[in-house]
Amino acid sequence: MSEKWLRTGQVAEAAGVNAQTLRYYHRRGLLQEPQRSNGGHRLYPPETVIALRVIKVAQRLGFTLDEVADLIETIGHRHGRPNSGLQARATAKLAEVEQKIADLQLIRQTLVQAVDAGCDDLVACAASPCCPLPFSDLAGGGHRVDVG
Amino acid sequence: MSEKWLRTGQVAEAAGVNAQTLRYYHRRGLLQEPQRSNGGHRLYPPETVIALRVIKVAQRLGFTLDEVADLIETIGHRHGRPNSGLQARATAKLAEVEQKIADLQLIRQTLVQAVDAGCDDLVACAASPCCPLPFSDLAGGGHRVDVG
DNA sequence: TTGCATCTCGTACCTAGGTACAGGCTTACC
DNA sequence: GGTAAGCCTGTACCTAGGTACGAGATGCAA
Repeated sequence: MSEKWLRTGQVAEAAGVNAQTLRYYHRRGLLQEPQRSNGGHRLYPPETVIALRVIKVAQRLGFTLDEVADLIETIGHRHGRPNSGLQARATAKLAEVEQKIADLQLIRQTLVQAVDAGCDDLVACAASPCCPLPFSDLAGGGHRVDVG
Repeated sequence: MSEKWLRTGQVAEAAGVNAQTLRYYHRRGLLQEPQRSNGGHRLYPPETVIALRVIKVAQRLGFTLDEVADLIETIGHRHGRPNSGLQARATAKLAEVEQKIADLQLIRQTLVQAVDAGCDDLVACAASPCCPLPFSDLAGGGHRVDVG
């Protein structure tokens, strides 16, 4: 590997992240602290850009930063050897994603029904037995789903 | 309406929310401040329980508290008259939910591919041209989806 | 050597939707 | 009237993933 060191801003730009985010990732244990110049400025090896891409891809797949940190640590420990645990974790994440999709599809259904039924006054709907909105199954601890 | 006043704890329990949440909703403009006893304790009309159910249903449908507050204000202004805007907002929310489902389905696809391809080392994958993980389309501002 | 861009650190702030705590007052019941 | 439960306020804290700011040091080119 050619030792062409990069400064914080260069790494950030190359990876498409904010420079502050790099420090944040160091704090979170997602990136190792790199070498420093004599004056204390960080000097990154070019591989750091790859590391950031890996993090971003994992996030896109629905992993939290804690999960990504954990994954990276495991990879660090067994680099080059099989079974980093990625398979198992991806499978578990897949189940989570599928659950989330199912939740959203239920919400979608309900919205469609509300639109089809012409619901226009939530207070009246809450009192009406024929409104499709799920006012009645609230008491029994409905779980929330974030939609964005 | 029969004036059987309820105290904070009674409303909270009847609606299945934390008592602190009531205060929070007051602050957020989701609930009007009710009457007070001489000693300063809040005295709610029974309708407040319905109002809370309405809020919770709207949340379940994917509306943020800001959106719910807005919806409630509109309803307050045009109560009993048609066109509260709920139809339009539900339709817009439906589009959001559908977008979210589509995003998650893409993520699901990618996870399935990663599992099928036996991906086990993210760093190696990032360097490989045949890995299904989307390392290459990162530069162009990928949007994040929360999976939870 | 000057001057400006970049970087350092610590700390605070942001969204969203709440929850918790402390110290003191009120209400309800016996 | 005593006592315990409930409620009041203000303020701080929580998760998750960052972003912003200020003061001061460094790096680099002319």
